[in-house]
Amino acid sequence: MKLSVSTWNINSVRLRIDQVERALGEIAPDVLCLQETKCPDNCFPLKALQGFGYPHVVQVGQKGYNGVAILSRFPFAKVEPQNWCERQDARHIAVTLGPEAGEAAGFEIHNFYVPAGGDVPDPELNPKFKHKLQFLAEMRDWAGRRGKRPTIVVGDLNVAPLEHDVWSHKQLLDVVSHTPVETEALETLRQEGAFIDCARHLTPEPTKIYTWWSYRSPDWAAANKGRRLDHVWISDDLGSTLRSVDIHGDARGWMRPSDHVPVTATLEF
DNA sequence: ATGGTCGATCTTCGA
Repeated sequence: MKLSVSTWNINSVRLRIDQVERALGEIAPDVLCLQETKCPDNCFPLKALQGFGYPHVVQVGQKGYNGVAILSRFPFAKVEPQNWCERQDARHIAVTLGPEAGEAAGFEIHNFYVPAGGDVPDPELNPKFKHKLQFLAEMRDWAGRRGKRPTIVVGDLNVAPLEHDVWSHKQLLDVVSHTPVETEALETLRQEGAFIDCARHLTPEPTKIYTWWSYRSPDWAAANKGRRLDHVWISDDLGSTLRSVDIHGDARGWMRPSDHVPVTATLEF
């Protein structure tokens, strides 16, 4: 059987509900993980999402900021949102797939929205950057302690870890998302958690891969100054099952797009 | 060193 999992920072699920429908129709993943739903719980468009063919939907939200959701064709055996950095920030939700998922039953799927970290890459001067580093440190703890269940980690991790995950390694070394303290933290936690970076497993460097293009670039497609901020990782026990990774770059060209595009990994076992 | 553009919200903050 195959299992496909997509991740997408939607930057307001209410504003872009039609684009969620379109993406689900075109990609047809088994599971879609959304970040930045920007939606308080009592406004979450649950019925609309279920109507797109994904009856199993869980989310944590808050007013105006953050928010993560998981949509699935399969039921969940367990749902575990988790708080990080002693805040109730709606930056993580995890599910365990139920027996209806067949050979994927018992798989854990973790959906993260890592803090962006503000503009100044100095934790002493910028509390947002300090928060980001603390969040990554807590993820490292979590990765090192996690159980041995087959696990998929996805999300907007807000770090472009490798040289060719950004349009200019040199010019972005001092830019939040690509500073050495962040890239080393993300790579360390990934390795300690024994996770495979799916996109890079199939498309090694020096091929450039981007999943995000700033709104501030007037001609984003021609300039192509992107960064790879959105990731799909699988635990190493799933390594032999990875079949493909798709970066749905065309979604950046849709009307009133998110600044991030969907990323989909397909496993087969 | 700064601006550029978005989205949610309540005139500014976070990205």
